[in-house]
Amino acid sequence: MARPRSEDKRNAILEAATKVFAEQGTSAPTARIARMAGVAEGTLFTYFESKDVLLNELYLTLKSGLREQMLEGYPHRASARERARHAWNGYVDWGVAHPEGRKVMAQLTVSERITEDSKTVGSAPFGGVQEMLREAMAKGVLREMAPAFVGALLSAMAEATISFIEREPKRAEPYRAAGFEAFWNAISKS
Amino acid sequence: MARPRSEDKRNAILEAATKVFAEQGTSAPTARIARMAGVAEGTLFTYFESKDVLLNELYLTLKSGLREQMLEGYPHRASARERARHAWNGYVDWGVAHPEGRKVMAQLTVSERITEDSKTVGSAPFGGVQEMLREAMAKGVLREMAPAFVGALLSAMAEATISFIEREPKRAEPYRAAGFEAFWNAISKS
Amino acid sequence: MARPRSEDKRNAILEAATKVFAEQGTSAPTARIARMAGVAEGTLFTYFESKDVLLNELYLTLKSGLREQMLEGYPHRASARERARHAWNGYVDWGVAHPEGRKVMAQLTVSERITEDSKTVGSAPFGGVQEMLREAMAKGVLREMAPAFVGALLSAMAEATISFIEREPKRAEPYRAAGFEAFWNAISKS
Amino acid sequence: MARPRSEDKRNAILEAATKVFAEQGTSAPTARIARMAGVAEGTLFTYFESKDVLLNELYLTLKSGLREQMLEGYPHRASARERARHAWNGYVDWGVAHPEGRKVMAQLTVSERITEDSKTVGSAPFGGVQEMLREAMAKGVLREMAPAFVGALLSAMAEATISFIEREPKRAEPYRAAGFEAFWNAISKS
DNA sequence: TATGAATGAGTATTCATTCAT
DNA sequence: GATGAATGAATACTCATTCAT
Repeated sequence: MARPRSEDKRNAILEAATKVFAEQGTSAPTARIARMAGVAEGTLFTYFESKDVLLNELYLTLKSGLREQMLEGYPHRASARERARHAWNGYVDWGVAHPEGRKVMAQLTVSERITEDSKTVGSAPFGGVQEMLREAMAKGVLREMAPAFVGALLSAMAEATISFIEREPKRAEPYRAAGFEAFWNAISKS
Repeated sequence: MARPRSEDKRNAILEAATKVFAEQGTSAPTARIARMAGVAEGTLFTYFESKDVLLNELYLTLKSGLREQMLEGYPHRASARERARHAWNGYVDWGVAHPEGRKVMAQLTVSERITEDSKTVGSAPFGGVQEMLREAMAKGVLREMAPAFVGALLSAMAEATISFIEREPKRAEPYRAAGFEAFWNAISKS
Repeated sequence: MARPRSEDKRNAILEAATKVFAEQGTSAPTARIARMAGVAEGTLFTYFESKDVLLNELYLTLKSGLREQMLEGYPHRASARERARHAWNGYVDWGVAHPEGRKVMAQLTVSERITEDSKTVGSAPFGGVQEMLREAMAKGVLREMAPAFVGALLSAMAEATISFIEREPKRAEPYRAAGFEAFWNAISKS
Repeated sequence: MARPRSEDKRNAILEAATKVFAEQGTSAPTARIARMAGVAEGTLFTYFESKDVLLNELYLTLKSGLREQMLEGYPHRASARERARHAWNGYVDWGVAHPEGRKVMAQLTVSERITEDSKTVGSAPFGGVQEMLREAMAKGVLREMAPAFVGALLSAMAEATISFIEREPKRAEPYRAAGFEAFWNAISKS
């Protein structure tokens, strides 16, 4: 009967946190996040029990946003190469479109405040990507390795690519394309 | 302020900082570092003007240690592939041998407290690596890209490889070897 | 604001407050009291304007409960000694039966948040006790003192007795009896 | 070689705490205590790890001061009655001389923040008091009870006496004397 | 130079109370 | 009236840095 909790407010806090953390690191005060989100200091804690909880939920939210973009329009029936390209482009495009989210995700990934649980959930295989990786690597030099390793290479190489695009936005397309070729060669050639 | 007396103390602080930051993140108190280094709280500040200075010098020290290992015994006259393998192995071996240093370097790399200057110095081309990269990429899919991009791929892929070795130390050699093949295919194949 | 609807709810809050304050002290949050009483946080404030009001009303309620038990079946026509014993037993029995109430009353008695008014009302003479004290002390060493002083001794000695009974419940009766003899000697002997 | 910790400062904090807690209860802010003690907010925590530690140490300090006064000039060879009178007077005089300390001690005695350990140490028998109580009660109505119970009666009755002296300081002596007679009768008469 | 006590700005979190539903 | 989300002042404690010894 009382005022219901607002999903909007929760999202506003998450977005504000992304901005603030991107600017000042995860040691930025919760008060600043609250102000930027347009809520009172105390309100932040009705949506997130503690700063650590906020950090973990933000991490999962960012990971989830990235996945969504990788899966959006995923061509399940195309060749492994085309599916790989789709996933690659999704990753790179997400990173380019969300520089703050990417920065924060990078910080959270190496933070001691993200629990093992969050990391596990955040890195779990998803959609058809796992399967695509398996197909792609089947005859390549990595054929003996775990798909997760190939997935890690995808992330690592995409990150490197994004950071170069950020420095030279005008060459975004060449970087994205060349990065993909490098990735594809890395995992599929023998 | 003149050069501080004891180079030993300076190193002790740097080592202590590595351990403490690896355990608790870079927000760990300087007092704890001082204690672990066996010096008084105030003494830390005669060796490093401020915590930020310590952070930056630690970053450069770590980067420098990594380079040393990549260059140690570098086969300047061998084939590009062999030189690449040497650099790759140097990176991976350093990471495996210095898990704390690697963890801290990862944190510092994404920290707002590391200055642009430090990042530039820390990522500058060195030894014969730049040249090796140029040769290796000459005919590959990355031929149009900057060598720095290829260097970034080396780091990124080596990091991914190290983190998998950390999870499965017994398969260190397969990971290191397969990782290198993937890297080599990524940059040299067309 | 008119009289709140439910006397039951008011009592539930008072009881919950007793439990919670006994466990955590009077600095326990009102939210916890509300939860234990089975009402919403805000509802508590329709029954008690503020936490201070709650504290004061609880104090008076507890005092009142104690009095009731001291007066229940009070033998107005018996000897002073018997009347004194009745009052004494009433006090001790109440304390033993209501350990939480006793604990909270002790805290409130020394709290700055209980007003002078409440203290006055809570310590006012009542029933035939005042008169009994007067008779009992008439020939004793305290004959020159105020009855209130004797009343204070009764409370003090009964409290001490109760706390020993709490530690050794099996010797409740000896403690209660010996305590009364000590009290009676204290006030009646010359 | 650095500035040594100052016993004076520690005492200043303890005294300030006594004043502030007497005025506002133990929920008074540590910042106010620090200010009143003339030290920085943080300094309080170099002398007392936490507010709870301060509370416990203050409790023990107050108890210890009370004991000192009870034992000062204690007539070990006098009659039990004279020794009892000395202890009684010591208690009452301490209470009258330290109204703030007494008030705070009363609050701490019923506080959940005082550990069992502190309570045990603070109530341990001391000097020749225990022995005196034993002698005095040997033939009285309490002969079967523990000396600790008699000690508790002494405290309880002395407290009641002090509080009446506080209301009527001019009748301090009569109250003190009559209170003692009452106490003596309570424990020694059969 | 080395030490560690002193400083006080900074911060996560709590909580009585208000008020939209 | 009942609910519980919203508020923001209040507060214990931390910590980089300074400075007396």
